[in-house]
Amino acid sequence: MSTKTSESPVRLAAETWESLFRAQVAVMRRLQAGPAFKGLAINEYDVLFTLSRCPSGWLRQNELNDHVLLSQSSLSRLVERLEKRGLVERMPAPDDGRGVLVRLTEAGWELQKQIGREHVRDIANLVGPALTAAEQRELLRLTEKLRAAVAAR
Amino acid sequence: MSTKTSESPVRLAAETWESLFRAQVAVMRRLQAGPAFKGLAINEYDVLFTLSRCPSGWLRQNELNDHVLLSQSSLSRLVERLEKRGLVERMPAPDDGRGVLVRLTEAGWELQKQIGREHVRDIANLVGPALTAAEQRELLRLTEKLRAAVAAR
DNA sequence: CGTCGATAGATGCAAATGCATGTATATCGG
DNA sequence: CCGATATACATGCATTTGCATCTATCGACG
Repeated sequence: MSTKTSESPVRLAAETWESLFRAQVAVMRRLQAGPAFKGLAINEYDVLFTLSRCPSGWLRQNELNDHVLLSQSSLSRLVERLEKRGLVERMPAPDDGRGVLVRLTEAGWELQKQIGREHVRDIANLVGPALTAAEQRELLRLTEKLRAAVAAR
Repeated sequence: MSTKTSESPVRLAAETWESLFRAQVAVMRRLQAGPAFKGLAINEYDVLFTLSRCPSGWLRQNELNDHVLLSQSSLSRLVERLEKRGLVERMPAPDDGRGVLVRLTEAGWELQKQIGREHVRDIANLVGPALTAAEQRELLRLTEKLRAAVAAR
């Protein structure tokens, strides 16, 4: 908790990451426990969510892979499972014979919206009381900056 | 990126969490790819790290579970694996017949220190260039506050 | 064009994970 | 002290994951 003034840059970076990671674990633990994830794993919801945010609807499977913390093969099978459950559909990429495009089905949209609502409510109940609005905005800014810098190179 | 001024509290909280989560995924993806985690999964290192931070050396298995994003049964088997590899040792809790205490062996200490060094270097290379020292301190403060608030209730 | 290295995705297989449950101990109310 | 309920950890089993590898296509270059 104490903010030491004479910390080495390396140590500061490590402690910052450590703290970010622990916060993520703590929040995620609560979210997973909630009723929103009864029949859908967190990674599965994450895929539905990412697809729901995609403007064109279709998304390449390898681009999906950048958003989710899963190996390529695991994502391949996860999408396969979602397809079997009728939540997404796949089609060969028109401009690249190796690629596959994925998008939500109507059922997938419905489920994402339904779970999303509960999920957002749970998040608000966890994060809302923990930080002021100004602090949340600052946290949003800093994590976005970090993500952009890390993804860039 | 744009900081909308007229956001609902619920939406702000959701976007903050979303951003925090994505940043964590982006950083973790890079860290996992590094050579530091060749023979040790991230969760396994996490356990070694947590044990290395424990003042008394011994830590109850259920307390370990609070730090790691794993089910109780998975942690039980993870510790079992680490024990088989000679990195930790277990003993029955003296004050609670149900409990188990865990601590690092000498080999576990060595491995944690070795991997920890590489790990810290990787983190510094990722986070250091992304945020100023002041920003890192602020991010550290906010995530610590968030973690404490979430863990509290 | 034909070859070669790189990339996208799928698949076999062993390992890791979670859920449900089992066993043992602790704690609480009479 | 006794029974009921809760907690800590382990285990059986089905599912999920990752690594290594395979197939097919892409892109570059002679």
